[in-house]
Amino acid sequence: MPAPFDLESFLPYRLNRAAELISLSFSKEYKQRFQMTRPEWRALAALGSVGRMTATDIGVHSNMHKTKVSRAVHALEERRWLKRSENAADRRVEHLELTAQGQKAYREVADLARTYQSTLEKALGSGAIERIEAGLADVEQALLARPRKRA
Amino acid sequence: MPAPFDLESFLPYRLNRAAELISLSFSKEYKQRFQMTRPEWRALAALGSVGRMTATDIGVHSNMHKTKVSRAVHALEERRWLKRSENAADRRVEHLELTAQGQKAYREVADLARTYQSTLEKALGSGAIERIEAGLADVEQALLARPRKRA
DNA sequence: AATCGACGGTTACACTTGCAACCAATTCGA
DNA sequence: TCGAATTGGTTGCAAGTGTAACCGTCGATT
Repeated sequence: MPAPFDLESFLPYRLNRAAELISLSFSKEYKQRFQMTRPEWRALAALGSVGRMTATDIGVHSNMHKTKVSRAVHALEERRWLKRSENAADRRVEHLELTAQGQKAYREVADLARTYQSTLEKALGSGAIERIEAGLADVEQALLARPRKRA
Repeated sequence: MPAPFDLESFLPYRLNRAAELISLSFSKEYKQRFQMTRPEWRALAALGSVGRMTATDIGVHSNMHKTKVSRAVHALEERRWLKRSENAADRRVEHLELTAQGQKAYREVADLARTYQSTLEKALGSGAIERIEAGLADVEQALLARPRKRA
């Protein structure tokens, strides 16, 4: 007899449901205020917190598909929130970094994020978020270390 | 000076990244094997594990938008994996349940899921998944209890 | 019983997304 | 050293998605 299958305790399902919920909840905080899509916010956040990066770097860092990154970067560029600079050594890549306006926007959204998380932390109790994130790190590491379908 | 903002420890970001990663990884297991989309798999899983439900039930259970459910159900129906039955007492609702073929498919995919999760569990150590899921449950509860802007 | 609002479910439309094909620049290999 | 394979990045297209508007049914109020 096969072991019972309980969807409620199937990790991909649970992770997705929680991620969707929290993501939607937080996106409301910036969507109407900055007219920013989720990929845009992610790219902005990556650039703001890491500094100068290439498009590929952003994709790896935030696990976004490269076309998504490409479009988000394009949108941020049109807003004059980031500028590209050529790399003389390898002219395929373009280094990206935030303009002054972009950094200002980043600070504002980062502020929103800090507030959001600290409210959540208050509701969950201290250390709860760290524990979850430690667990997530383990999951990611396991998945990346043992890719089920190479490359 | 504002507190520093570290994207790496921002929960919505981390949750999304992990969810995307695991979801993609698992979907590879069934997508090409069953030509099934994610909403279809979710609806199938809900019906298979809970039993007879209405479309609305499925949406609540798996946190899917009703149009997504509608389309997934339609697709499953065309495959003859589920059948609808009228409710004489209320002709708006339609009870949905899996056909024999649908149950067979469900068993196969559930099997895949079990295997997937047990492999993961082995890599993570016993209890790790339960701990993460307990944390996720807390997060969901906090978000649903204190909706920042939600009907 | 006629009306109004709510509800289950579907659909039209516009927007977003991923895949694959592509371009240009670089590296590899015989 | 020249061509093939690889890489960073963009784009055309088809498929997926959410919003809003809709249809038919139900329940309550009158």
